[in-house]
Amino acid sequence: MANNNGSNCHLCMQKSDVFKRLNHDELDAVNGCRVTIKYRPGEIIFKQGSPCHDFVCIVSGLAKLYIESECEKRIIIGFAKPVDYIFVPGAFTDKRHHFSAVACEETTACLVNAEVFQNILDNNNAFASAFIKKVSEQAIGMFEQLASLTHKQMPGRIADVLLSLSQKIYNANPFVTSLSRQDLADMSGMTKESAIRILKTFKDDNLIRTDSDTIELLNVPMLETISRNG
Amino acid sequence: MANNNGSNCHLCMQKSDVFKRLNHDELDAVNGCRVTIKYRPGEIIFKQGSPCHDFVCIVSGLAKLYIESECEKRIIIGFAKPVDYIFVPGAFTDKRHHFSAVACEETTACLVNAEVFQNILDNNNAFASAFIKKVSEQAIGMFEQLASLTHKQMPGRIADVLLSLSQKIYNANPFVTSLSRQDLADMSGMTKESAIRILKTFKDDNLIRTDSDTIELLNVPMLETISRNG
DNA sequence: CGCGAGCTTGACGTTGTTCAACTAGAGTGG
DNA sequence: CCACTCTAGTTGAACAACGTCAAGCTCGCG
Repeated sequence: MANNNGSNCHLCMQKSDVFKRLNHDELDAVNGCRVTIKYRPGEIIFKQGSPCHDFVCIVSGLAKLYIESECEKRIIIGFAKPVDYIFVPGAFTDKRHHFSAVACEETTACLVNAEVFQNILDNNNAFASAFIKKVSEQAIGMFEQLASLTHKQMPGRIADVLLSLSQKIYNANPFVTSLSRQDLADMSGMTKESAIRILKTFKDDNLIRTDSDTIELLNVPMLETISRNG
Repeated sequence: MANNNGSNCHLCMQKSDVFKRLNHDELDAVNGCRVTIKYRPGEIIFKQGSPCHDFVCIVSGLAKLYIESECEKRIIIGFAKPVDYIFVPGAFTDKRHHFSAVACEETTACLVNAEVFQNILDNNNAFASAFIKKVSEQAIGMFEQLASLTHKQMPGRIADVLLSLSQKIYNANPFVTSLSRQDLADMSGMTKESAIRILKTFKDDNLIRTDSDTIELLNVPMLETISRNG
C-alpha cells in the first residue's frame, strides 16, 4: 500500500507532542518518504534482530512490543498506540531491532526512512528535546516493570498489569481488549496457566469481572493494595 | 568540597564520547558551575525519589545504580564508571530521581546544574545526538537485563552477572571487585543465599575461582553456554 | 579477647512451572 | 446440518525452583 491513502503527516502532527515540534518543511520531508501499511491482528511489524531501516509510527490500532529469547519465551515491554512512534534504540547504535512489534488488532502504521528521521533529529533541537523526554518516560516505565517483575509475586504482578491496561493503555474501566491470556502472562513474566489462576482468584474475590474480551476492575483500591504489597 | 581541586572539564572531555561534542564555551559553562565531591564506599550520591537538581558525572571510582521498592528489596540496574555521566530520566520529566546511586568504592563525582546541562542539550545538536545514542545503549542493556531476569533460572542469571562484570564493568579477567554477595544477588534478582549457592556450584565445577575480593572466570565458554541455556 | 558484619551452609516451606486432560467456540468441508 | 479440527482457555496434580529461617563461620577491628 502506497502513501496515498488520504492521510498525511499534518493531521497526525496535531496529536503527537513530539511531531508538533516539526516545522512545515520537515513535515513535508517526512510526509514525502512516508509509507502507510495496514496490519492484520498478529502480523509482525518488525522483528527482533532484523535491520532497522525505518521509524514506525502507529496511526491506528494497537501494537505490542516484546523481547524474545532463545528459549521461546517472550516478555512484553510495552505497547504503541495512536499516535506513538516506536522508540527503536537500535536505530542509534547497531541498526538492528532489539525487540519485535506485532499488531494486536487491525493496525495502521507509517514507516519513515530512518535517515530522514535522524536528519531532522540532528537539526531540530526542539524535536530532539521532545524525543529525549519521550525516551525518558519510557525508561522510567521500564524501571517500574523491572521492579514489578523482580520484586513482586504473581498477584501483585497481575494487579500491575490490570491497572496499567485500564489506566495507561485503554484509559477505560470496563475495557475491551484484544490481548490473549498468553499476552497477559507475557506482560507479567509468568506462564499462561499461572495468569489464569490468579485471574480466577481475583474473580472469586470480586475484584474483577471478565466476559469474553471485556475486563472490568471492580475494586481498584484493593488491586492497588495488592500491587503495593507484592 | 569546591570545584578547585585542580581537575577541570577539559581533561575529562578527552575521555568521554559525549563531552567531546561540547565546544569551548560550553565546556567553560559546565566547568563554571561544576562541583566536585568525593564519596566514601557506601555513601549515597543521590537517592530515589529525591528532586534532581544536578547531573552527575563519575570521574573516578565506581557507582552502582539501583531501584528500591517498598519491600526493602533492591535491583541493581547498572553501574557508572569514569568517565560516565549518569542518565537521569527524571531530569526530563518529573524532576525526581527514579533510582539511587551509591559509591561502591572511593568515588569522585562532578555535579553540574541540570539547567546548564539542559541548556546545552537544547542548543548543541551533536551533543544531543551523542546523548540519544548513549541513552539508546542503556535501553538495550535494560532489555537484556529484563530478559535475563525473567527468562533464565539462577545459574544463567549468575553467569550473566559474572560475564558482564568481567567484560563490561572491570574489563579484566581475574578482577577485583568491591561488590558484596548481596550486590551480586541484587544484580541477578535473587537472595544473597541463592547467589552464594550458585557461586559454590560454579566453584565446584571449576568454572570460577574466588579469593576474597578477587573473582576469576576459568571457563568463559561454559559460562556463556550456561547463560544461553538459562 | 570479644564484637560485629558479611559470608556460608543446611533444613524446610512456599511459590510457581510443567504436564496432561478437558472444555468451549470458531471455522471448514462433506 | 453435522462431524471434524484447531485454537484459546481452564483445571488439577506432581514436581522443581527458589526463598526463608536459623545456625555457625571467618575475619578485621577496637
